[in-house]
Amino acid sequence: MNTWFEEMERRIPRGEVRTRFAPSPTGYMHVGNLRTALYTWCIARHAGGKFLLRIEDTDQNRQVEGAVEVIYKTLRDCGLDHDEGPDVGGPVGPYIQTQRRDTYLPYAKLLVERGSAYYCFCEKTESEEDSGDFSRREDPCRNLSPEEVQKNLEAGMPWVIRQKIPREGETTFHDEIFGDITVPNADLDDQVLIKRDGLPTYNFANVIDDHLMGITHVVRGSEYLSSAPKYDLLYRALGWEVPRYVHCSPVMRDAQNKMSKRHGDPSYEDLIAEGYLTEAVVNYVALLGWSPEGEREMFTIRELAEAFDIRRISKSPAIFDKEKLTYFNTEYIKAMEPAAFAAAAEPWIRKAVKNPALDPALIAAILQQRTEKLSDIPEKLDFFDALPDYSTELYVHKKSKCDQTVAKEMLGLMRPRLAALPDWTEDAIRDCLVDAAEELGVKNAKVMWPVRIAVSGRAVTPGGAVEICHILGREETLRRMDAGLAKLEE
RNA sequence: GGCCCGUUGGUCAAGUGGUUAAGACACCGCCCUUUCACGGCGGUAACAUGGGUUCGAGUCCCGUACGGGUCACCA
Repeated sequence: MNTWFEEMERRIPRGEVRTRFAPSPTGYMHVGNLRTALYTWCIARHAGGKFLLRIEDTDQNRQVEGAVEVIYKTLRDCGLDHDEGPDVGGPVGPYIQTQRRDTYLPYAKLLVERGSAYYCFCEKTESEEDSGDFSRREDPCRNLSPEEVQKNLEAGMPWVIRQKIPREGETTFHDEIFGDITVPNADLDDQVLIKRDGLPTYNFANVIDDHLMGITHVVRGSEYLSSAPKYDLLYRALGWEVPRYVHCSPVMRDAQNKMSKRHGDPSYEDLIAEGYLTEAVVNYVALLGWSPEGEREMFTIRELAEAFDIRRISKSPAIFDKEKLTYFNTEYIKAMEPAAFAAAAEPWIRKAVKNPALDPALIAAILQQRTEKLSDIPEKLDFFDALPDYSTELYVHKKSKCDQTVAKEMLGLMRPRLAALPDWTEDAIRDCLVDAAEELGVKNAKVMWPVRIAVSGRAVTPGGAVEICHILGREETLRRMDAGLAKLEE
């Protein structure tokens, strides 16, 4: 009889797992969002289903330009590819809610006809609504006769459509993580479905779109848990199957507060700018609130999808621990192909090392096994361009049995040997110094320590004496050793 | 405040009535070593609390405390 509704139903894909990430375009992706997107993607991929992207932009007052691009970019970078969305299309589009504005009202009207919603002509009185114990059940519009409604409508009175929650009884819904939850209907308010501007509220658009897009698993933050019974009532009133709910507890900055931009907590982009690797962030975030079977912690995104199991999502909030993220990052850096690391590290190396004669690939090689995050790189390299001023106290090292006197002797002995090397390769330099130590009957450290100090002027360096000499080149190495000797003469 | 949810070491967490209560990060110690790092080995450290149920409770039930969420014409 009503072909429009029937046509909408016909378009819905069935028989496959379909999930969606449905962010509102706020301009950045915080860690909790990223995790939700990841879990949502994993559920779809694990089941061989579809993952869609839908933009929830029904709040006209909060449009942020460029926000959608941030979402696309983040999802793309993280490997969370979507099968349907605003940019790639799909059978149940459009995928931006403001472009679907005409699809919501018919359903709201249907609910009005069925007695599950009503037109409300009350003036917006926020003070009233803010005052604690207002009761939607007392809304005079709840029981307006169809004739009165019609009259108001014709008189051009502004209106909204509210959900008509039963006064009596209780509603039970099921969540995959929290189980069955029952609430008295009296505790539920007659939430607005269609706003005065004609656009749907999140709460309504979500239900309509999830159904119309064939979403089987609704994954979202646990802040929606208390609205879930109202969604159930809506699905039932519309005669629709209720999807599976997966409400995830938040990612916290500490025991009291969620991660938030206001508190200065890092977004995904901030973390990348700080020198964290995407793979490390994704891997770490996956484990915040979900745990795999077994003890493995390192997962590629594909492996996460394969291992993912909704039943292993945690109920309680998880605190974001940067230290552990850093650990993951360190592991990922160590596991990178050297060439890939060199490419990723080069911009950071160049922040500290401007001298074109110094090969960033060689520097990258000594950094890879000792870098926690890329942003740590520049400060480790501050001695390459210019030898810093340093105290001869640095030559004192008990374990290497070294002090200023020893240093002076060693530098004096090594300088001509290094100067005489036919080839300036790492192996040649190492052999030269190690052989010298053997000839002198001293431990390697006694030779290496003063050389490293002389060429770097630093107590702590990435790489040892050999690598640093090699990178600096013979001329600069000898110059710095001479400078060290001169310093020790004083 | 009402309603809903949660609570295992500092952090992430395994655990689904019987375990010496895993593992990881961090921390500490030792070893190795060409400094630092890396690596290896080891260690400190937890079931919020009070009642039940049970032969037996981290696991089940009730209360308490603490924490979170929600109560918008925001999502």
